Amino acid sequence: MPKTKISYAPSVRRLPSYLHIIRQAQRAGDYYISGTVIAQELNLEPIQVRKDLAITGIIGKPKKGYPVEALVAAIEHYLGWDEIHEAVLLGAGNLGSALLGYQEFQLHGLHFVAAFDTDPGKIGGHIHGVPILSMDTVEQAIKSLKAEIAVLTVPSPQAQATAETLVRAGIASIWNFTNTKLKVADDIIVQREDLSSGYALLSVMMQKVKGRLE
Amino acid sequence: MPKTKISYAPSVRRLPSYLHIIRQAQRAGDYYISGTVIAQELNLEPIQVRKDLAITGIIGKPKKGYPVEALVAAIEHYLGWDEIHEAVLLGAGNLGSALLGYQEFQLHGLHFVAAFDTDPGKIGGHIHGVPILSMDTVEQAIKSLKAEIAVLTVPSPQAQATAETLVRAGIASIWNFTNTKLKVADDIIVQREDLSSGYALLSVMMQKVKGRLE
DNA sequence: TAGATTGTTAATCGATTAACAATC
DNA sequence: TAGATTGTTAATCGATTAACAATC
Repeated sequence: MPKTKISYAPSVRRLPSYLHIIRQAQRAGDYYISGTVIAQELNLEPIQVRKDLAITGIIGKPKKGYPVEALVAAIEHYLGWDEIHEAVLLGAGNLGSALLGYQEFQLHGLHFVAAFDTDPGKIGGHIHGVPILSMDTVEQAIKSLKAEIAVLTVPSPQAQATAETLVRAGIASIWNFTNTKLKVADDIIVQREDLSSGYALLSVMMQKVKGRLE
Repeated sequence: MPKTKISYAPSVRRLPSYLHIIRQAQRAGDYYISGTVIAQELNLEPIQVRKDLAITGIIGKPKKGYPVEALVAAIEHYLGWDEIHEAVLLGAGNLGSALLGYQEFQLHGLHFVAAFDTDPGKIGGHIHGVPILSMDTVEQAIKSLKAEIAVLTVPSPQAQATAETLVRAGIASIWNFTNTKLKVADDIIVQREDLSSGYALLSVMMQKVKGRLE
């Protein structure tokens, strides 16, 4: 089981933005949208948009563009966003709560069936409609809920131990929002989200403008 | 004023992870850390770590590695994280509150001087020690606070209008957490954080494992 | 000393961009 | 029809990886 490497990762990362724009066109009643328009909207090169859209298999019509309906369906299918994915969330703090309530994820098939926390004040209640269970019951609960994805928003020191519990419970994919590099078996899919890396980019841009950096 | 393009962007994105590891070594009392060790810790190739660290200007010692103290300082300086950056946050909802309380940012020189919201129940209070002001006072407040960075966590429909206010108020950099592509002048630095793009990557990895995709 | 690790130079790989014929 | 936009093939660009001499 080699670590899953994605081809066209940069293209895949751009697909959600395309989807967003194309859905807007759909709501506006358009039947076709051109790569040129999408590019303009996102400050990208038209050729890049065309190349990216090619991976979905949809073919456009010269002069008109891509069929909106089919394109939305194709992107969603390519990403697997046309199916429901059961998920649990670990650590219902501020970030965790924000993710539980993030409307867009529901649109993308991500369905939270439960969240876990250690705070007795939260356990037994709901956040954004999702029941909060005790962290002690994680392993059993995940097994019976048959959740596929775990969103990890616990404090960093607990990240590794929690991940190990998740793996024992049969979780296949972990979306890791902690700044801990998880050490798990090769066949577990892990996507790490690092807020600091975006801030690093912003910081360097600021340095450049200030002339402190070339 | 051309849009700021970063050279070595992928390397810059990795620097915060390096910094995290190196700081751990520092706390453990180590004077040197090798690229090999950092690579191991992060599942990267040693050569990649060496190349990345080269941009900070620090030179290592064969056999020992890089001087921890100097390396931490060099990375922080390169990123401008050795200076305080005054920031405001727009939209103190769940995500906004999470960012206000994100400890690590303080370590990186990001200092929230105020947050703005439309909720009368929040205005006048504090979240994670940061005063919440009325959204109506944004322009004046930012001018007098002399904030440099704005973190944008308002609902998407308000994103563009809010950004325009921020620009009028003299904000130089916007860290945009909405899924709206902001249309602002070229000399405004914008870093967009798109949660969906990470989820797209996770989704495609899952598809691959399921054999639904090659 | 022997060997781990560095920095440099070159090779490979993959992503972006360019050019352009095809076509609705 | 004329021209905007597509898909394809080739060129460029930049990032990653390999090879290896230098060295502590």
